[in-house]
Amino acid sequence: MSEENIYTFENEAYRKTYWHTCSHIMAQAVKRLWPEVQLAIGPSIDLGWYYDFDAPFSFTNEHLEQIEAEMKKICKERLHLERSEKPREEAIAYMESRNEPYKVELIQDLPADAVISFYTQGEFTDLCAGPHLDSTGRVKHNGFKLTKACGAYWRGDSNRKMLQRIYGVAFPSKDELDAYLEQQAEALKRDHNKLGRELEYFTTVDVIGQGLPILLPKGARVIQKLQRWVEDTEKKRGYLLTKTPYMAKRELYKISGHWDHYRDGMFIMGDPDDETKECFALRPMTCPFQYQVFLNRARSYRDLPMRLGETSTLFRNEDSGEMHGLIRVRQFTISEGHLILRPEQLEEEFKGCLELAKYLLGTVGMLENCSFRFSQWDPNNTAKYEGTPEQWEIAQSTMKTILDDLNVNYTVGIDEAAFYGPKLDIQYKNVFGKEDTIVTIQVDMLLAEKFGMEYTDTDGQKKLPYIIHRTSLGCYERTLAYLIERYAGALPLWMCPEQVRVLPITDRAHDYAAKLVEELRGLDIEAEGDYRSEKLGYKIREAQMQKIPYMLVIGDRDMENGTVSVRTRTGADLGAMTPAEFQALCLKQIAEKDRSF
RNA sequence: GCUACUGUGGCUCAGUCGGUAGAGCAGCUGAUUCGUAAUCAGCAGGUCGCCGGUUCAAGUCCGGCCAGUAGCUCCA
Repeated sequence: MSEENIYTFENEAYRKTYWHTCSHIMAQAVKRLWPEVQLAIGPSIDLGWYYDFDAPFSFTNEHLEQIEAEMKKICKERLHLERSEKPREEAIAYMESRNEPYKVELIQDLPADAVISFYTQGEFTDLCAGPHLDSTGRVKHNGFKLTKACGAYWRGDSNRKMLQRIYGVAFPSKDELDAYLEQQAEALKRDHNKLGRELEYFTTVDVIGQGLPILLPKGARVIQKLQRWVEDTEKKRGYLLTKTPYMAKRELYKISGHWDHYRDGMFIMGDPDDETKECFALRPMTCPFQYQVFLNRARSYRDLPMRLGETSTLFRNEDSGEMHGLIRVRQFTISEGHLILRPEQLEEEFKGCLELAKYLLGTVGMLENCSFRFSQWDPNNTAKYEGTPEQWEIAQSTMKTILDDLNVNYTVGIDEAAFYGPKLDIQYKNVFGKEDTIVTIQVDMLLAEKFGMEYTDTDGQKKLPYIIHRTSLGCYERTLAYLIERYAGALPLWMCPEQVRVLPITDRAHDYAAKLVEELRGLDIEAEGDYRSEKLGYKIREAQMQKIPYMLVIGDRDMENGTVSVRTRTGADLGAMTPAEFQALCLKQIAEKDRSF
């Protein structure tokens, strides 16, 4: 990077420094307004910053406005930021004297010989490693905005006190801030939780319960199309389809380890602690069910790799605060699968899983916004995991080799692994910027042994297979949610529940329109006719708002000429063409899974 | 589960210091047959999320529960 553009927002280090200084300005403003508020931490984040406070009252929007006003003053005061250092004990005493217990705790957790630095701006001093801008005057007083206040646990630990977090964003100019806020407002219009309900893809009902969405006919149809496509695609790649039960006795989950590691997450029927009676649980995953397919008879190396696929409905008793639209629910259906392998087949099969996921995500148009996370265990938190450190070391190093060989550009997520093995998680962000896993590919070297799954190898020896747990298009509800957001409700033609709407202008055109609808349906093109005695503009407006890809306007002219007048949901008028021409156009786009429609 | 906010007919919202609900769109009926984003008229539709409390009186105040939203924690 050249000398002259170091101090710009294009430079991530500068950007983060700028936001970090903003967090100090915000903390200073809060302390000026309410000296009794205690400070926790205030880092910069991917976009902006936050600061956590312990306040005896709740921050409201009015408070945020007050804080913003005070921050503007601090910017205009052009306070110099001065770095200083203190020895550990002195630093602790200093923060104790200022009644900042959270800061004291932070310092106490630092190594005894750590250099403890502080930054001072005017009357405000904060514990901070830096770096910072040299003056509060560098922050544009009209270029920032406090975006929200919410709760956040001290040190991210749900057993500790919940503090209040205030988030902010800042840009080098008001114009850029306004542009960002405008863009955010636009993004929220795509929110699947709003659009998906408006467009009647899904709904929820109080009496059914949280996290249990009703897929309305449109949503159900889209998911059906996706499922058929995924199942057919997997079939071509050598997957064997299974259908396994939605529930099992507690003993199954004891073998798999879910009873120990996942019991709170399951819906249990019966008294789980009464060993004298049967107790069932709805399945939170498919693994131990699908393993029974392998266990059905003695297996040899000739059976491997065995690729099992299932469109699998799962039930997870998520905490009440976790549910979100179609993205986080208590009952969902995933494109589940398990590959049972000889160890030497691991890399090839892992590659196949990744390629399949990339193909599917690419086809629906989501791949370009995905990121990859190599989810590993936490060696300092082994209680959460099955297996020995040696086993984890082997699984993770093998997986790392595979990922590197495949040139996967990933980040590492510590303590994100499954309890039985490391994962490659394909992540996707919703309109709020919140990231969730859409597809996961997991390496499991542990569970085969627990289930007594073995195969006879070429040398006649019984051996334990490796298992890959994977999804191909992930959870259909979640995928639908992301698709609605990705396309702002205007899904690609091939997956649309209604692809064509025929709009007769007058009653005279009804029969002709009905015939066109029949012909289209005969070609597996999903068409509906709008025969109401409304004006054309009214029918178009409605079809437009429902994001129907094609509208066929049918009037006297078309009947005379034997044509259809084609209009798209983008507002384009494709003019008149013969029904055959339109059908060919439509079929081509459907067959190609054309994403421009 | 935690913090904060929200909950009025299918949807979007109004409802003033507590005095027992109002609009637009959608729906239904009728008229209209009109070529590229809203034709006109009429009708119908709500135990104000649920339960309890305060009060002469509660959509308006208080409590509990349910549901929705953002974030935290957890997670596909």
